[in-house]
Amino acid sequence: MERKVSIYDIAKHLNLSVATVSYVINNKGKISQETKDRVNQAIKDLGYVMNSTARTLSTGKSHLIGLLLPLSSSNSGFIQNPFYGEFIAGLRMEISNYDYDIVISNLKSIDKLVDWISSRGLDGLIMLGKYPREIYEKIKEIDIPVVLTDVYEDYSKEFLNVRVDDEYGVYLATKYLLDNGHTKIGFVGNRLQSLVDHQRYLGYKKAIAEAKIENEYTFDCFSTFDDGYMIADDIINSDVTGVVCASDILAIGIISKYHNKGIEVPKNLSLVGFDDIQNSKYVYPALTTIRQDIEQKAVVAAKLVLDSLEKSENNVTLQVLEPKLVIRDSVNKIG
Amino acid sequence: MERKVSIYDIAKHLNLSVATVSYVINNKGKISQETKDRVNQAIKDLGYVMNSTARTLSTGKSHLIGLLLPLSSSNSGFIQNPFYGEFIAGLRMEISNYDYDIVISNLKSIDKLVDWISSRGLDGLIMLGKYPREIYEKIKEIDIPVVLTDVYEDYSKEFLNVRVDDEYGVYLATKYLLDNGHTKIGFVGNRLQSLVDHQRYLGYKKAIAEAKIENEYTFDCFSTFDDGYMIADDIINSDVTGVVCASDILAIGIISKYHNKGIEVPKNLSLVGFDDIQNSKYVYPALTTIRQDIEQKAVVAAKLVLDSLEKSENNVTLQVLEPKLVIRDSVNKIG
DNA sequence: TTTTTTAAAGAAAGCGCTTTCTTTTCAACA
DNA sequence: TGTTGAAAAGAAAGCGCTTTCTTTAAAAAA
Repeated sequence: MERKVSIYDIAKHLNLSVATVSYVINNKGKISQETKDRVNQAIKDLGYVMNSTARTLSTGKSHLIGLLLPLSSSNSGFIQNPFYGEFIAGLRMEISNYDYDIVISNLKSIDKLVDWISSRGLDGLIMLGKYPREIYEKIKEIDIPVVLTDVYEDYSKEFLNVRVDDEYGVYLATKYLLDNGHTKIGFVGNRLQSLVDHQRYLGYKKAIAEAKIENEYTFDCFSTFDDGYMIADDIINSDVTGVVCASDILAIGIISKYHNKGIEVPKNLSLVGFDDIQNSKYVYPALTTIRQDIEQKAVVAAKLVLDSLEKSENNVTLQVLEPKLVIRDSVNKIG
Repeated sequence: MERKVSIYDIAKHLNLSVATVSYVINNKGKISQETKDRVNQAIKDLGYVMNSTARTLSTGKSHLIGLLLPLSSSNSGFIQNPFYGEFIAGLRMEISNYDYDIVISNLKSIDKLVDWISSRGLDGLIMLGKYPREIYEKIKEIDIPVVLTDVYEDYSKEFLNVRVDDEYGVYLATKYLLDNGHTKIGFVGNRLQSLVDHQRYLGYKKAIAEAKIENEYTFDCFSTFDDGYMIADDIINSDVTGVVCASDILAIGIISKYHNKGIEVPKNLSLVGFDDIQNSKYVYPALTTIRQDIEQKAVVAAKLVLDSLEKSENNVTLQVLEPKLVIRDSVNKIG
């Protein structure tokens, strides 16, 4: 591969100055149409392609958006979560409308985040997952747009935000159970330790309160298949006829235990999940759930950073996405 | 945010030249220990962080590895495939041992791939998915290491390669069915149009040939849930007692149809899948399958590029990963 | 024709780093 | 005391681009 051709080469080739060439490339300055045409022709002829590193060095804009993924020590949370693939798909889709690329960090430790951003000269950052509070304090100092996803913590106000309306989603779910005649409804999730789950719990409370139901049934556990599988025993021993779960994976874990105990679903327990992960469709019985559009979440996240980069208005700082009820086969009509 | 501090600043601060500072940062040249210490101290004191853009411009090495994902027009293939999330996880894991970052392209059209690589100055490329032949011709011209995943096409020899041993995997699967007393075994997959599936089909053939079984049952279809759901009718109408599927998702589709028709699995049909996607564990009955370790695939892919970048030996060019049989509940013992 | 104005193009510095080539320093030796 | 030579540090060019400030050319006004 021969040496790359630079604007210098095309300038020389046309007996122009690099300044002029740069101007036509960036469509700035006053350049005669004739010169523009000549330059563009030469660009094609010589096969010139812009060196974005040089441009970055000169302008201070890298056109790179950092994507921070939870640092999974080995194959922990990350792999489990089909979320990420979808999110990245959405990001790409939206970002391809702009002239930016996505960089995924190789950070071993979150402490180096700020240095990484600074070193690569990132123009913006999208954060997935939760991190220690100090991290947010430090990021705040850097002067680039940062979007947080699904965080309810107080410091979130200092950043751009996207999230789904968790409360409303579970409200819908609970309502659906109520509409199907259920009155003894449980909430399964980590309402005490996760602000997201807490928010979902609030939706549950609201719905049963509106229905004038007093008895609350809560099953506290993490949102994993295994925790669902375990907590299922408690559910079996209770007298609920339906549960709304803080996540699909949890619901699927519960269903699995029922299968293994030979207890029929939804005949003996109606469930509605949250997320609408792919598995929900394939599980038996197919899971009725609250759909949150991950791809859309990513699109909105991208829009937030990019808009704040391109336009300097920066008006919207929080976007709440509306979830939808997806009815499948895991809820039984009662009475 | 004040202006960034550069090596110039720390040089001035210590009354040294930038050359000296650069030397100690890169641990090159002959620098007295005392000077090294002073520089390192100043780096901390002034909060210097290296500008990798400048370094890239100067050295021609971006320390960026491009990741090319299939360009899903809207939410087609990409979203469907839980593969990508896992792959990216593996990539990150491995790459964090080196000093590289991953860039995901924003390409709207694959035609611009080469320009993109050149523009960003990527040091290496990892390709997921299949592309028109011309693309490979063009990429070949660029002088960076490129790794292909799961491709059997002839041009693959010109690049680095990772793939799982597809033939052996299905061989194992078929063997397992045989060991469980099955003699009428079918192969479900796209053996005619996909080289990968064809390879898997070969494994099936080999196993039944070894068992001196003559009757071959093939069900040709794409590897999707829906195609599995459809083809299930053909399977029901045949007299096979077991099938090996070219993918889990296909198997899950088949199971779904059986559920809906009220035909019991594995009582009436034994299945083994391929991939061991997450769903396999959660589906009912849990799917016996051939596990291919996507994360490992990514790790190997990363290693191939990075080794070829760091060491200049470049000895290994093809890595074949060994799949494993994961026994769960979808196979019935016969006779 | 001379002067003013405007359009078009160019010179050159600067972005932050690496690296080759020199220069300076200083201890060891003659 | 004068040389030599290795060790340590520095000068400066170069990577490919942007952008401010000038200069030149050409058209409009006087």
